[in-house]
Amino acid sequence: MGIQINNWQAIQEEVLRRIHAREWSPGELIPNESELALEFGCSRATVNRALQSLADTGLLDRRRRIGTRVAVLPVSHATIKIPIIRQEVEERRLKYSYGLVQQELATAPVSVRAVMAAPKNARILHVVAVHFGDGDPYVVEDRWINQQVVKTALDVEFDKISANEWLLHNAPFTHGDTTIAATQLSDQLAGLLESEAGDASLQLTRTTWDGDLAITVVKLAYAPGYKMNTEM
Amino acid sequence: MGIQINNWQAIQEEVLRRIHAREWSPGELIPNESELALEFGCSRATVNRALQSLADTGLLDRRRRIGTRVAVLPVSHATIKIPIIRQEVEERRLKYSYGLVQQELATAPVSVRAVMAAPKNARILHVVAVHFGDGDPYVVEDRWINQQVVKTALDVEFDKISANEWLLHNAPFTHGDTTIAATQLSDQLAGLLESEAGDASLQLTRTTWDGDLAITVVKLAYAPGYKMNTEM
DNA sequence: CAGTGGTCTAGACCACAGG
DNA sequence: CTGTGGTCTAGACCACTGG
Repeated sequence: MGIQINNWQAIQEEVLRRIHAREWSPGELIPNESELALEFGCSRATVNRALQSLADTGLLDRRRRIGTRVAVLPVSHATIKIPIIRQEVEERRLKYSYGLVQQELATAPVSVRAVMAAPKNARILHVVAVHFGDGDPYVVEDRWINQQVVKTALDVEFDKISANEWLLHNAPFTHGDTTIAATQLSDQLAGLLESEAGDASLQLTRTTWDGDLAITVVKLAYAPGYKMNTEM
Repeated sequence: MGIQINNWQAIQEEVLRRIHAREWSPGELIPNESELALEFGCSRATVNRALQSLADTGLLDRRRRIGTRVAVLPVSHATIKIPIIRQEVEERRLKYSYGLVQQELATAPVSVRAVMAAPKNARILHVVAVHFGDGDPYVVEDRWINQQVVKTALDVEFDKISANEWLLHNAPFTHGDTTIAATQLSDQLAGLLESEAGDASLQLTRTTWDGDLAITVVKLAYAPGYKMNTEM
């Protein structure tokens, strides 16, 4: 018995308040779902909905038979949106433009061949392009495309539409993994980004998969000074 | 009528399969919940659970009265785990150690004073420390702590426990925002990281809030070569 | 074994948005 | 007004796990 709360968002807020006020301390077991349902005057399913949601974000740790604990370390999950580059540029209120640098079949480095399971002498579609914001270089896209998987890619001219955008519309993917690092610009990248060689550049390397087949490997080298933001 | 699927994960997989196989194309309306419930031979609530979950990840776009569409652009949300640094080091199977460089009250830069709403001449707790993995510098933690909010922080000796860890255990927070950038190492940071000035370093700047009060501002400068990984 | 969360069901009503 | 998703309920059974 207690207060009357019967929507799951309000229950979630109340739980958050109690955790934050240390009424329930990290590591501590909180009352079980039935007790909370009684206290809030709602059904157990509603409590479950609220607690599930908090467990998804990592704030609670739930186990059958054991109960629900406040997570000891709030492993914050910051989320990064990875949109189409054109859209990212436009969200920063910059005028978007795009230039193709190179499109050819080439011998890929071993790191790319490995994930694509391609033979040593395979010639793989390689596309290099620069995305601009208000006329200034924004990011260099250096991409290898597995034409075994995306068979129509060979016939596309990537001077009008970027490979980034074309692939999102034409190559369904199931998952991807991304590495974020800081690198010093090579002479070539510095030229494309109109910067100095040696400047620090944020670099994302992403492999996109369709099941166990690698669709594409892309290296994005951002212009010096670029900042990526995320919230939690 | 149709197949018998009565758990929400299986329904989710079937929906994913249809989207991926382009049976349901991007932008297209899919059947409503009642129809799917009938087809799968389960209740509408179960279908709802599956579709809710997909909408959360951005793959579906749901609107009352309108229906459920396959999202046109799969804005992938990659999540980055932000754990305690000690834990991050240990997950990489490195032996963790820690050294305090500096702990003092100092005049903060205007960017820090601004978010903490501190007066111009305020002296704010400043802690600089280095985290090591297998004896090699891993990251430099340069932190300002708002002692107006975390009043006990002034009495803590941050030579045994890092400010990072102490705050997570003692200062409840509601949210935070993080900026990721690549910078060239200053002489001072290069010295602490045992690297060369000018090397590219991944740098995270995070402000952590308790409601509308800034608890702490931290700048993490990672040793050159550090890579951050994320999946989607 | 018992007690916890995980899930499903059937039904109900609400909230929203277009006509 | 109608049709959609959003949510709640009461009850049921299952799945896991420590004793």
